[in-house]
Amino acid sequence: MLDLKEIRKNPDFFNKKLSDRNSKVDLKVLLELDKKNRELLTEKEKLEQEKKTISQKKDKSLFERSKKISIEIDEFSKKQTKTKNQIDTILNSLPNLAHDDVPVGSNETHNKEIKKVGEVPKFTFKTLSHSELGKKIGQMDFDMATKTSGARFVFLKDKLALLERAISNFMLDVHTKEFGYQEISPPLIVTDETMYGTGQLPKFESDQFEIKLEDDQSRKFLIPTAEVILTNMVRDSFLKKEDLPLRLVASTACFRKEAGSYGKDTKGMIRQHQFYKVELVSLVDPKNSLEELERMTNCAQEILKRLNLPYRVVLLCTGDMGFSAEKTYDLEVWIPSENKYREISSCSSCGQFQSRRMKAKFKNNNKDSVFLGTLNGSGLAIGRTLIAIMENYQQKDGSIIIPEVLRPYMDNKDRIS
RNA sequence: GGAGGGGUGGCUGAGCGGUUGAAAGCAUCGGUCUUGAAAACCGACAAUGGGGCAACUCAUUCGUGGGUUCGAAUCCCACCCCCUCCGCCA
Repeated sequence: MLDLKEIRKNPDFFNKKLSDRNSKVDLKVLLELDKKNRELLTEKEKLEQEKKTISQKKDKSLFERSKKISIEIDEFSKKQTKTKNQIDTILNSLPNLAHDDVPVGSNETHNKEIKKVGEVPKFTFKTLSHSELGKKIGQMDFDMATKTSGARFVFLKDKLALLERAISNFMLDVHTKEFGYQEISPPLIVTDETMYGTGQLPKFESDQFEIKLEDDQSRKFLIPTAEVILTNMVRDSFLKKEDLPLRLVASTACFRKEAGSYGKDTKGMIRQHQFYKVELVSLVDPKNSLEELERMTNCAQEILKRLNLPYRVVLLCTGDMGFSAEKTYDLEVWIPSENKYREISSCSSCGQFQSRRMKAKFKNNNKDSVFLGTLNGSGLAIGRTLIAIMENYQQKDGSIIIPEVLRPYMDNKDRIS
């Protein structure tokens, strides 16, 4: 959520920054509602003051007046609540502003490649896609998943199942032991408030899996990413300055409807309803947000480097960033079967956008309470890492060499076949 | 599933119809003392929103939402959450 006070002070600036983000909103409407809201508040408060005075005087002759005031207050209050709700609806629909060093552009063609790392492999034989490889070795089964669960699911078996687990453990070990992230094993089901806190609701409800629980009036959802629950751990709370930066990592399943992507990436396990991901979250003094973003991106890159996977770093433009982000780096890994780089991690700084929604603060040195800076990034997506390893490490006979760093996690074997 | 107890400020915890925004303690900050630190003592210390764009001032907030009352943290109703005992399942 953007800061209404700041919008009030500088509407032109916000108008420009929002249009950079493809957000067509007329802030005039918002500001008029804001003005109306404050007028109603003032009226209401005047009446409340009078009522308070009467009750303190305990003068019976004024009691009738007080009753009338209560009714008037009620009327103002209803109007004011309605106006406030309209304001919130608009405010909730506005994306975060992009940081100044984010390139302005309407779509992914305006993203800026920062660097390429590693050599794209040159094969001397006809390569297979991960799904072809998986079928060939009999350890990846989409048909079985279709039978049991429907489209966009997969079964992994034997060594591929172990590989998935190995990737997860390897990543967790690096992030916890070397980069100082605290490991968390969180719930995978969250309340609607939690989904609201990180911005999945109300705007992106159609991509979320909702769960029905008996006798429970609140709505519950499967997490689309661990970002949701890790970040919301600090919702409605005050952290101490010495708690920061708070760095968290979790390896979880993620669930997405992928509504609106029908016909996109339908073959293989690039885009599934359920996938696993190692997620990094940092909660920081907002002054350090961008610095932390660089650090986090480096942590994620380190995984790719150690797996010896060719990748590139892309700075997303204003039009391609997620709703809550102020600046985002995507890491894209080389996928031979598609002959292109595909997203395997997305690291974002959200500034104070999420913490303002979540009411997550800390006291700084001047003992002012300040909204936290929040960041999240994949470190990395496990399914796509598995794909990348299969395809980049494939051999002529269809076997797959296991990257050295993973072998300790795979019974010290050096290949899958 | 049965029976009880409770949710109050950053934390612990009093208050149970009227200057209570809320005692006390802890934590934090400032000061005295000290070569420095600790201890001791003195003082400050809620959040959010409105107006003044500063001193300041007004309103709201005691799990959430309703209700009773001139007036509610305090009484009533519903819901959420936590704890203890019994039963049940591991």
